[in-house]
Amino acid sequence: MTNAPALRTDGLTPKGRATRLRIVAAAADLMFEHGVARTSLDDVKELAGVSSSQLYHYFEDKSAIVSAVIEYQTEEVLSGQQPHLAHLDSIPALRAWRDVLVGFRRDLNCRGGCPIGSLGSELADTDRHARAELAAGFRRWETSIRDGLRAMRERGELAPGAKPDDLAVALLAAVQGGILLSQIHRETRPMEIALDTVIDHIESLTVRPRKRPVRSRAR
Amino acid sequence: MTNAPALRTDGLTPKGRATRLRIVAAAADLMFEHGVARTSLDDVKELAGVSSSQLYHYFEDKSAIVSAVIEYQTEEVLSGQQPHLAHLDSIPALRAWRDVLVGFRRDLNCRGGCPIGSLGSELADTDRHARAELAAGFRRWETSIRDGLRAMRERGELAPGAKPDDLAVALLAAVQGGILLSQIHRETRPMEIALDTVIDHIESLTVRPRKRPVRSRAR
DNA sequence: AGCCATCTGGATTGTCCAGTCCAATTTTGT
DNA sequence: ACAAAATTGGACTGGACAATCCAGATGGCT
Repeated sequence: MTNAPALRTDGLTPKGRATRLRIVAAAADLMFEHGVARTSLDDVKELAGVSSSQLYHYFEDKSAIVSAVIEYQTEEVLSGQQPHLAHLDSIPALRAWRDVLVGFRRDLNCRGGCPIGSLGSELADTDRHARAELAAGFRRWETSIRDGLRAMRERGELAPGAKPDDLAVALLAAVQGGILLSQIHRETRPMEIALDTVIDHIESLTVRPRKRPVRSRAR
Repeated sequence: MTNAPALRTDGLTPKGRATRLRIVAAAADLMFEHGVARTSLDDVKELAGVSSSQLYHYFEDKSAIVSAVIEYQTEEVLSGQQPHLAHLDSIPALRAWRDVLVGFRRDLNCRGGCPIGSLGSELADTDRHARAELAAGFRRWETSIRDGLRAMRERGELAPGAKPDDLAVALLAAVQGGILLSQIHRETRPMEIALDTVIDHIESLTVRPRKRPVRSRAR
């Protein structure tokens, strides 16, 4: 009865851990491609190469698998954007990050949404637990972006009136909205435009190099 | 065998038309709330107060109902934003439109996504026909926004370098991304920020007789 | 080796659900 | 009024699906 939440691999043997991971990865793939509701556990079993008893040995029920998938995809998304995400503290860095995200879309031929965004769209209103986990994931994402912008602000590269926290939210919204439009139109353009527009805006809040007030405060 | 696509009411008697509309409206409500995959036709039958034979008299199968729902929701979304949507040709008009959209979110307590955006997220990769219809709907939405911005541009209120078409896409992406974040966090703030940021950007591209662009008003 | 927890296989159950069918009722056109 | 067409009621079917159960295999540990 080892039903720890999500990716916890508490008292599992290496083999058990591998099986569990195979289940989660298979479920994540299928749910990414077809959505949660359209992913049957039979499909998961087949792709993961396991039988019913394994599924229910490692997970309480389908919603526990969904929970694990959310955690898995959150890590996947955040780690996939490294090292860019940890240093979004300049316009060039933001543009490079943009290129990475657009590249992901292109590689997928604009199919599928955001691995966690589409889960949010599907689950936010039907599964309170899932919603909370996704909200936490998005907070982490937002925080990374925000920290970069705050660093710019503290270095005096952003105008005093600029609000790094709000700009971070706007960037994240541009990512999500851009992905959705790209998914529906099957073109990367909308996503490029959405991101470029917000980054352009941030650039317009940038103070010119010659006027940089150098402060040598710690942190 | 009167299975015209979507809202067509070809050779139907008034009673038949009413029944058909009741089905579509019920399906739209349920699919908005629970998603397409989680909406059973039994639920639709119950809410619409009809029996199996009616469903299959007016619609070929579930996907035909989905198709009708897409058309229905597209009209619902676009008409719900009138008259604002037809005249987004000034900063105050954009801000008023923003307030309307945020108001919708607030009225729904941040539950549910965009009536057509969430359909897109769920169906874009699984139903080619649905994807095409949704893409067309979004094009109409985008076109309305774009026309307003183009009018500003032609009146010389936007800087020569500003691209109204791109700004329209960015606004739409902000709406969609903002709604998603608001849905996940159950707060209207993300949506407000996303829209305000893009509108601020447009305002910064505004040419005024004398004044420099001013920062956004209080939220 | 040999014990015990961990892990695995697969048949099974009960429910839900899309779609079918046919007969009954109402509406329309003349 | 009366036939034809449109509309409606509800039982039924076959399949898919989440979840259960128990027997059997594996592997770590002393």
